[in-house]
Amino acid sequence: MDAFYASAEQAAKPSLRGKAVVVGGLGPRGVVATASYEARKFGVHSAMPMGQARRLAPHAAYLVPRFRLYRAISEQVMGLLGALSPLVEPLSLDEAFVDLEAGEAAWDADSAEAVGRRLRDDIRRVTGLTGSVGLAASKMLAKIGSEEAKPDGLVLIRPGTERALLGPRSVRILPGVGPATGDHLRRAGILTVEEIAGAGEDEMVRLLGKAHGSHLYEMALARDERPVVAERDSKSVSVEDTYDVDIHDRVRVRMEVRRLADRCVERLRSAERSGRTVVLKVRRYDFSTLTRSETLRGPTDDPGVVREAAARLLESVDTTGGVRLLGVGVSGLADFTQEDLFAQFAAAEEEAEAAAGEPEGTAVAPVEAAEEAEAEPEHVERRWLAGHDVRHAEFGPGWVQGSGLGRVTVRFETPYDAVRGRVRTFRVDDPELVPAEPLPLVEGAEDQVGSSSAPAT
DNA sequence: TCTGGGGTCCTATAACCT
DNA sequence: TCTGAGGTTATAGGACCC
Repeated sequence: MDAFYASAEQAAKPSLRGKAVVVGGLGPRGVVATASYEARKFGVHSAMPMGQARRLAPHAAYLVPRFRLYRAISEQVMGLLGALSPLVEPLSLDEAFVDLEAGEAAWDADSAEAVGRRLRDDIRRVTGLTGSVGLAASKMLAKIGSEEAKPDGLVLIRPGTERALLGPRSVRILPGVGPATGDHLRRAGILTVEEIAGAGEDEMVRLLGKAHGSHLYEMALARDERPVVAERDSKSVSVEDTYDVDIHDRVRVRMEVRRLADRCVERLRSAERSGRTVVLKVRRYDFSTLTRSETLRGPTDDPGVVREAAARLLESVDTTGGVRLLGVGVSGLADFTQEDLFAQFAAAEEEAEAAAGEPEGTAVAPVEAAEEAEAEPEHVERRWLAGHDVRHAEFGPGWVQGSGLGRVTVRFETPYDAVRGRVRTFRVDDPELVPAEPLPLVEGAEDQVGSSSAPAT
């Protein structure tokens, strides 16, 4: 999908169509997730700090991501892909490999091209958004093709033309070559793909190590036999938060780690997995990042066990100077939640301890603490996040354009409006105004997706 | 207003086992 | 019992991707 998050927002909000839109974190430490093509003209791009983006494009619309909406669109698109082949390998919400041969949807370049064109039409019809298609004999080349095709295009790389196409290009177009590897190669005088091929495998291995070196050499020769793999199980689950200001207070750090552990376990459980290795991540004030991990005797999905492991790991980390990010993850995932004797032991111990009276220092019992963490500070203003959908009793559906100083500004429009809607401002605690679910981008789109599992015509 | 959040894979080293 | 080779695991860090 092209500039996926930004395009989805433009489709949902007629007043933003044709305008610079930037989706990302809006806090003081936010970064750009996606910039619309209009915003890219100002030099805004993914991973750029928001502050910099605002300086480059002060008049752009700045929105927080709405993953529920993007997930819904993603499911529609993946549904279309699934109709082409059983072998669909999603890379992210907005990208996937499809093995067209395995689905007998195509057998040569020309039939593949026809499928690609039809797919692009279907995506536009069902989601209202544009997607780009790269067609080639391998995953690497299909990926490169789709990058070339953006926005709103289709690129077919015919068998036999691969080397000629790759040769003169920068090493950076090869997947797996980022800034670090790119620099490394540049210092060795290697700038283009054909220079990698010319250097030879031994030299690449010497420069980059065994796995990376020979892999890259193969890629440079346009050799890539990796199969399209459907449904890969995830191997880890993690949550992390970057704080608007560094945390110095050790007690607060401990509290945050515990909350993160709980959130991590929630995610673990909803995925019906358990894990054996608990990982703590700390990014310090100076952006130096360190991780500490501990492997348990068996997999667990017990919040108490993960919390305690994370707390133990924290004790081995020096946080003087402050931390900007904390994270808790679990890896070594097992498919099922086995009877966890270790967890039961810990729980029993915790209970015994509570019965024996408070150990000094650790103030609150777990349950109370959890509630305290969840509870809203009593007089909190409802948070109206820029870009989120709302509904007003009188004016109907709209979205938050901005809020501050006790006011919230709403633009009343829906994806189906041809013209931009009106703007009105309310008090943040206006009872008439409530948060709402995103509307589908295309009216009745859900039905269309459900019924088009055999791609029409 | 410097630098998110969720992942994957690879490497190096140490410890431990056979 | 000593020594060495080689494998497996645990741990930490880093590059990369969207």
